[in-house]
Amino acid sequence: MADDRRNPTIHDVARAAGVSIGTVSKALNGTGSLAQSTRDRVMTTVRALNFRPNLLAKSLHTGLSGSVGLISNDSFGRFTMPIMEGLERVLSEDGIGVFMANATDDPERELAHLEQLLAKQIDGLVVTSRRADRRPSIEIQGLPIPVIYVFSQGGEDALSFLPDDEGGARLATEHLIQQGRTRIAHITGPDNFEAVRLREIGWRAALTQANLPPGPVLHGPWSEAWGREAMARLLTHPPDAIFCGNDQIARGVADTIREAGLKCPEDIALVGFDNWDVMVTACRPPLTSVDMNLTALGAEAGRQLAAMIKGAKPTGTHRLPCTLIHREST
Amino acid sequence: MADDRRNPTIHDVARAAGVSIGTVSKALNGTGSLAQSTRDRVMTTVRALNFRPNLLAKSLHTGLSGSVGLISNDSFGRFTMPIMEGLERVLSEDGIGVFMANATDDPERELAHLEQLLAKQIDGLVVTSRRADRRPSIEIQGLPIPVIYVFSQGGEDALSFLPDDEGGARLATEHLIQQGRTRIAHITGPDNFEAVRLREIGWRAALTQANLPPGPVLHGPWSEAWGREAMARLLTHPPDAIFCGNDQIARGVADTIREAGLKCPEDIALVGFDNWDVMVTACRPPLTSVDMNLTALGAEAGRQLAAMIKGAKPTGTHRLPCTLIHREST
DNA sequence: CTGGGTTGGGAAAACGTTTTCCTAAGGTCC
DNA sequence: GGACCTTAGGAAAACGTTTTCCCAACCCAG
Repeated sequence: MADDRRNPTIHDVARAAGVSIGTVSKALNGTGSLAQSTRDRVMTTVRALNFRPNLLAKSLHTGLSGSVGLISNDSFGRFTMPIMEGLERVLSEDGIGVFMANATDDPERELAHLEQLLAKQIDGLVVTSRRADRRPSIEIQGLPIPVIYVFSQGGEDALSFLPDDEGGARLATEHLIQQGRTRIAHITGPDNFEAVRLREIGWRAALTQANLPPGPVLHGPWSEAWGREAMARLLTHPPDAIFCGNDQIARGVADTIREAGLKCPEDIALVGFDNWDVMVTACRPPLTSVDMNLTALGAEAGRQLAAMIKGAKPTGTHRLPCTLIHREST
Repeated sequence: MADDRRNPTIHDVARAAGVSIGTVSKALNGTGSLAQSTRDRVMTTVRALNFRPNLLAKSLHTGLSGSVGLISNDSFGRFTMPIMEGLERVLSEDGIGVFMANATDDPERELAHLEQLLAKQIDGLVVTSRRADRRPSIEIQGLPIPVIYVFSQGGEDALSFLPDDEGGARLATEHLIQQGRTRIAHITGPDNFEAVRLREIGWRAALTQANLPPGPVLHGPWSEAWGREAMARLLTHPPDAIFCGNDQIARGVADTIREAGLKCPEDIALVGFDNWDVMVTACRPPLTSVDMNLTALGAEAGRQLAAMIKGAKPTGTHRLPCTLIHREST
C-alpha cells in the first residue's frame, strides 16, 4: 500500500501476513517447520501482493546467479540460432537465463564480453564458433566457472559438443549406395574446414566398405555458384550420384544438372548437408540432406552445463549423430 | 590467499590494502575524497588480486540489474538475429546484458519466461514477433519496467520500432521507374501480413506519382515455388519489371524468367525485399533488393531502451528507413 | 503439577556492495 | 598557540534474501 512504485519485498509480505521475514522465506521455499495454516496465510498474502522474490538477493546468498553466458563468434548466424534455441529451452526449464554475447571473432570484444559476464556472476559459459578451424581464445582458460564449447572445439580437458560430420557423411553415402549408385562424387567446401575433411573421410569410408572406388572430390567455396561450376566440370563424365558438402552447393549442382538436360534423381542422385529448410525445399527437386540436429546439440549442451553447475566435471569431445532426411533428390 | 576457490571480495581487497571496504569502494568508483596515494594503492591491490566487483551485490543496492530481456516469438529466426545483433552491440557498450528468451508464440511459455526475467530483475524488455499480424500478449501490459516492441507492434502508448515497409516499396518501385520501366507488376506474400499490405501501398503510390497504371498484383506464400508459379502466370503478357514481396519470391521469378528464354534485367527488371544475402547472391542474376536495416533497427531499439531505463518515456510507432541495394537484376 | 520432548516461529547474521554520516588529524589564520 | 576549516578515511546502515540458531509454548507422561 505504501509505495506502489517499488516492487513488494519479503518485508512487505511479512508485515501484511503478520509474521517475520524468515517465516515468509520458509513458506516460499517449503523449508523449515511451519504450521500449514501459516504457510497458507503467507502464500495468500504473496499472491495478493503479487510478490516476486528478488533473485539477485537470493544469488548473493547462494553464490549462484541462475544465468549463463553464450559467446558467439558468428554474429548470431545460421548455425548459432538452432543451438541457442535448444540451449535456451533446456536451461529455462531449470530457471537459468542465457546472456547472449556476440564477439564476431574480435578478441578484444570477446574479452570485454567475458569480463561483463563474469561481473554479472554467470554460473557457466557456452562458446560457439563459426565453422572454420580456429583456436579458442586463450583468455578462456582457467575460468572459475564451467565452460562448454559447442560447434567448436575447446582445448585439452575441455568439454566440446560437435555434430558427427563423419558419421553424417557416411549416412549420406550409404544411402546413395543402397540406391544402387556406384560412381559417387563429392563436391564440397574449402578444405581448411575440419568439417570438410571429416565429411570427406566419412564419404570415403562408406565407399571403401562397399568396395566402390571413390569418385572425384572437388573443393571450392560454400556457394551455389561453386556447385554449379563444379557440376559443369563433371558433365563430361557425369557420376550417377553426388554427395555435397552443404545444401547450397547441392542446390547449385541440382540447377546445373537440370539445365544440362539431365534428370535428378534418375540420372544423378543428390544429397546435401545441413538440411537448411530454405535450401532443401526450394531446390528442384527437393533435396535429400543430412541434418546436424543442432537444436539437439544445443539442448545436450544445456543439460551438461546444468550438470556442471551442480558439480559434474565431464570432459572430452562429443560428436552427436546426424540424421538423413530423405527427399526427392534420391 | 585464504580461499583460492572463492572469488576475491571487496573485503579481501580492503584487508590486503590496509584500508576499509568503504575506501575500496570509493577508489573503485572514483567517488568520495581520498588521497591519490590511497587510490593508487587500492587499485594496485585490485589488480594484484584480480578483483572483479560483484555486480549482483551492486544491483541490490542500486535497484538496477544491468540486464534486459528479449522475448522472441520466432525461435530466433532469420529476422530476429540481426535485430539481436544490433541490440546487443549497443547495450553491451553500456554494460547491459541481454537475456534471450524464445516463446515461439506459446503464451504459456511467454508468461513463464516473463516471470523468470522479472525475477531476475531485468531493467527493460524487448519483444519481437514474427511478421504476421498478431496482438502482443495481454500479460505484458502494466509492467514495472520499460518495454519496447521491435519488428512488432505494441499497444496504444507503447514504443514500437518497425521497418518502413511502405517507404522501402516506394524506393524499389521508383528505382524501376527511373530505369524506364512502365509495366510494373507486384508478386508478394499472403495479404494477412501487414507488411504485405504496406509494401503494396508503397508500390502503388510510386506508380501513381509517376502517372503509371499499376500492374497486376499476385498474392501467395512466401516461397520460391510461388515466385516461379506467379511468374509463369504472367508470361502471356509479361510486364517489363516486377517488384517482389521478398527475395525468395523474387528468386523464383528470376528462375522462371530465365527458363522462359527471357533476359533479366533486359526484358524484365526485378527487385526483391529483405536483401537476404544467401538469396540475393545466389540468384541469377544477383538480385537488387530492399534492405530493412534490421541491425540498425535493433541498435536504435537498444539506444531507446537504455534511455528509457534512465527515465525517458518515448512512445509511438517508429518506422526506420529501408535502403535499396542495387545489383544486376535491374 | 513438574519436567522433558516437540513444534512453530522469531531474531539476527550473512552474502558483497554503495553511501551516508562522522571523527580524527592536520593546516591556516589571527 | 588556540579556534576553526579542510581533508582523508573509517563505521555502519541499507539493499532483499536465506539460514542458523534459539526461545517460547504446548503436549504428554510420571
